[in-house]
Amino acid sequence: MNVATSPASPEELGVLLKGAQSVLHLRMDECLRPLGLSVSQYACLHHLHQAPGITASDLARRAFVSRQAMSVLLQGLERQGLVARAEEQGPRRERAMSLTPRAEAALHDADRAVSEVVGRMVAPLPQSERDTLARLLAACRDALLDG
Amino acid sequence: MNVATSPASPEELGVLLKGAQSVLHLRMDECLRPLGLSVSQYACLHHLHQAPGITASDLARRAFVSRQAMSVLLQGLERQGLVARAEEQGPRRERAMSLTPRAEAALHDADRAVSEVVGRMVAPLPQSERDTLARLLAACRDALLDG
DNA sequence: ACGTTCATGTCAAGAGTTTGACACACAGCG
DNA sequence: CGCTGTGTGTCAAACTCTTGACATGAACGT
Repeated sequence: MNVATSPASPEELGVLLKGAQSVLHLRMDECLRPLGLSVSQYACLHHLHQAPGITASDLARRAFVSRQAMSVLLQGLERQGLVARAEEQGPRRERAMSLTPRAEAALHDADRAVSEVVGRMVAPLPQSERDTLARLLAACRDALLDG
Repeated sequence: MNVATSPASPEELGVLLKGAQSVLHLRMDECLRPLGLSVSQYACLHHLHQAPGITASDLARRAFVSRQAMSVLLQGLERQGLVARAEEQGPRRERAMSLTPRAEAALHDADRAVSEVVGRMVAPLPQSERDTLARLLAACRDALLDG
């Protein structure tokens, strides 16, 4: 069965994408849980680090979750003393979120752990193909972003 | 900040993977909902079509969800008359699942809709790069599967 | 033959997420 | 100025998925 696997059929591409993302999510959870972080929490801190002072709604959009889910996520991180919300609210009732110094340190450790996992994932691939993979994924994402 | 974006940093690759998969999931949901199917239900039917007579547990592994989640998913599909479970149980208390003719027809329509979405996703990419993407994703998945 | 081990299927409880709804705040336009 | 539209933040309910646990059935080793 499966006489011709070479030509990637459209549906299989989606299955491959979900498969790779699911396994990565699994392995990330395994290495982040000992650090006291869930994958969602790590993603939240990561996006907040690379775009400081962002709002909760914008953060939710970048993480592809609803505002409500990001809100409860941020409440948990705030209880842990990892994020802080500005007291005064900005132009559109928005309140800027920021990472605490403790979060920067925790994120540093988490980034190392995640890098190790991703490094294991792309271990069999040469650097040129890793760059190709990143370029192709970005192209796929952007092709469906405004639709 | 971010002086050199060309070399894909490990964490960004994970973000790209999740981003592409999330947007694809979103667009698939938009085109499958009118057909009365959720993305999870479609994935279940898809895996069941390409491996008929499979068990619920194996189906759960292929879809990267727990047995329990797949169980409730199958109960819903059974209520809709899309899947049927064998009455007699096999070697290890297992009961083979199968698609009904009505499901085959529904899956045909769903596959067309999904193919259209995936086609839109890979539209800017030549065929050679689509094959490359499939190969790289499979390599990443397999590299983390047994860890 | 017997006990151990493993895998399936299922129940119950918990966590995480989505959907729908509302109040509030600013921008744009009559 | 007032009205509409858009965006943010938040509450509540519904849904989905996960985790933990248990009973059943078959394979394996002794």
